[in-house]
Amino acid sequence: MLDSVTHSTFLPNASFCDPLMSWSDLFSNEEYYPAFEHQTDADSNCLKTSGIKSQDCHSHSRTSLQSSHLWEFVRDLLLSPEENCGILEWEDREQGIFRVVKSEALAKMWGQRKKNDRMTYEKLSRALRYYYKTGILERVDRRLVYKFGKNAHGWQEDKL
DNA sequence: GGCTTTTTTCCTGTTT
DNA sequence: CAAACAGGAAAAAAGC
Repeated sequence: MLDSVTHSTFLPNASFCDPLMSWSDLFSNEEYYPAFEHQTDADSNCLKTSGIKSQDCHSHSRTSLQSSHLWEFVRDLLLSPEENCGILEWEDREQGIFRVVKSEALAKMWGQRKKNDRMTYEKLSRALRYYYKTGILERVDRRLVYKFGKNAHGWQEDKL
């Protein structure tokens, strides 16, 4: 099942990565799927459309986005180009600064992960702001830009 | 089960 | 103006 990544045809179609057009339409009827059977639904949709070759990615991304915490989810998304869809983007890889390129899409993906279709970036960002207190994230005074803090781990390029 | 931590929800105000 | 940012408060969910 993890080999769903192997249809490597290049397909630079970005329509599914459009924040407004993505999963809400495909999952408009909010059926609840059994725990992990459809776990890669979001990912494969992303894969089909963004179609980035599997070899590009670090081995890290293999356990695709099962992380229970929000910051880990964000981190893993950042680390796995094939499911990222350009939702997140490194601003400064060394310093762990990244930017949320498609806020709405990120919220949808997180909501999908938590089986919560009411998730919004507004609410997601509130959770991110709580991380400032715990040192998981640090403040960057640019809109949609965050930085991993001292208590975040597993994001550093050389420490993978 | 209770307690703690994390996330969600909601809100009101501010800033970009 | 719309979208982000800011946090307080409270409740729900998740972990232990």
